Amino acid sequence: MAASKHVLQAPKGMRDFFPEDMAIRQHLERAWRSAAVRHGFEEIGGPTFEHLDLFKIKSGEGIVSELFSFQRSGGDTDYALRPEFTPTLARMAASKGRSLPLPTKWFAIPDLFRAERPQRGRLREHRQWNVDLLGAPGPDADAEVIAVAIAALRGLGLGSSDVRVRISHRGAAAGLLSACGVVDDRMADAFSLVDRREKVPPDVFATQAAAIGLDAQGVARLDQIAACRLPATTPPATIAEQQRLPVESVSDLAALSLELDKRGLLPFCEWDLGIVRGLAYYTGTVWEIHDAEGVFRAIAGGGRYDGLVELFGGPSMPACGFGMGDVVLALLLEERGLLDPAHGVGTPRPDVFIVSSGDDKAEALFTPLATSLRDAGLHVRHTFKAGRNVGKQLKEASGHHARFAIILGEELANGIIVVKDMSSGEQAKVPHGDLAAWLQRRLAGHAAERPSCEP
RNA sequence: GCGACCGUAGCUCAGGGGUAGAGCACCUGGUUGUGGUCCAGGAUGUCGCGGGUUCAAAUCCCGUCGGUCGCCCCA
Repeated sequence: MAASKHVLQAPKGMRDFFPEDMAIRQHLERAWRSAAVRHGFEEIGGPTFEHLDLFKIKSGEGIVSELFSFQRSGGDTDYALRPEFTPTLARMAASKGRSLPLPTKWFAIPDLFRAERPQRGRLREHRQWNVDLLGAPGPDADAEVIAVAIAALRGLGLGSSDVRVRISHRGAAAGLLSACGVVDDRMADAFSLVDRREKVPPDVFATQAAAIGLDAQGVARLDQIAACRLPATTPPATIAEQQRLPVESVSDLAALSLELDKRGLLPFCEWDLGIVRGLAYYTGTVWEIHDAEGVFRAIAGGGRYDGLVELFGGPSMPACGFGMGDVVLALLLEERGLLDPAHGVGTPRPDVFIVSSGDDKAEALFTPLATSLRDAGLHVRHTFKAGRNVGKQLKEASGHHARFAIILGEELANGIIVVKDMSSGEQAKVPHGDLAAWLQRRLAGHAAERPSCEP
């Protein structure tokens, strides 16, 4: 069968990763993994696809149309590529039952799939960093997962002027909606409406608000309060007082505020009761991380979901965590100029590029030398072209950004190898037997600027 | 699922019924033992794919596959 052209393109919304793309992805994953491990989280993994029904437990039948689901040829079991990691995590936690030590701190970096129309910041396959803290009910746990997220972003060069954690709380939001006139049994609809507030034209918003018991005055008040974002340095009690909300509705936020302050995170945070993120699922704190200007989609989203593990058949336990995707994050880093070699992003630079003058002695030594230097732990490259023009080989070395070129030429007769520092142009004559040690000594000086993933 | 715009050389794009173009990148030479700069020369296309209109289609029309950006949704 001849290959038709469209089959030779990546499927819609899927990405190819060339070396420079992998360098970016590894840069993100390095920062994620480092932040998680420093905060005491352990990495887990799970299957790329699960039983289709697993994904219905948390999200209902409506999720199915947004999944890539399938049956094995000839089989009748429904599977689906995972659209999120949380069900797998909850299944894993539930399967340990009461033997799971609490608290348990887990993270994962899965690729996730969803059958949606791709658009800016949303693709059909992406990597998402998931961090979950199981078994800890207090605000210190909420603060800790926020701290992990911020630590990773800081590791990528983003500061408090670049990103903002917008924090809300189910209790505070419910108090707010009650004060605006929403009755308790329409609360879920009200959350849904608030979540769409910025995307719905004002007149449509007013019409829908009326349907859940909000009069014009209530809508106006809701709109004003929900649009109001305050620095996290504002005490939640003050907000409750100003907005005439019950003080107990913000008690969790007040406790969280203290924990954030201990960690120096208040400059990164703000209170934003307009964040609801499907509050039917979250049970307490809810937050999203956005770029400070709010021009991109959310970089991360998380919160507290104490009913999760029980929902998946495990013991009841408190839980909080978040997910952070690679797509929006990379867009922001690119826009901020944080994806260049100065920030540790790039394909690995060769330590040495071996250049042969082409004479017999050089050709005989060429491959054994490359092998011994590689065995010594060096990143070694050389030309594969037939021509042994020294100038062309140096050009190739330069194109690969090699740190040193070693030139095998007539000096070999005296056991001498010429080593050229490609950035300074300086050349040294090094005895053949000393070469590996000499290079390692000189390369140690470059260690600080070498990506940390390299040995 | 709905809508808008886009698809031409490896890359970024110009050309909008009449011979397929530019810049960058690439290759060769100047320079068979010294790179990034420079100079000269060279190669490169089913104009995404399929169909239609026309004497003639990269160009106009329909469909399709991709891409981008909005909606829906965002677990």
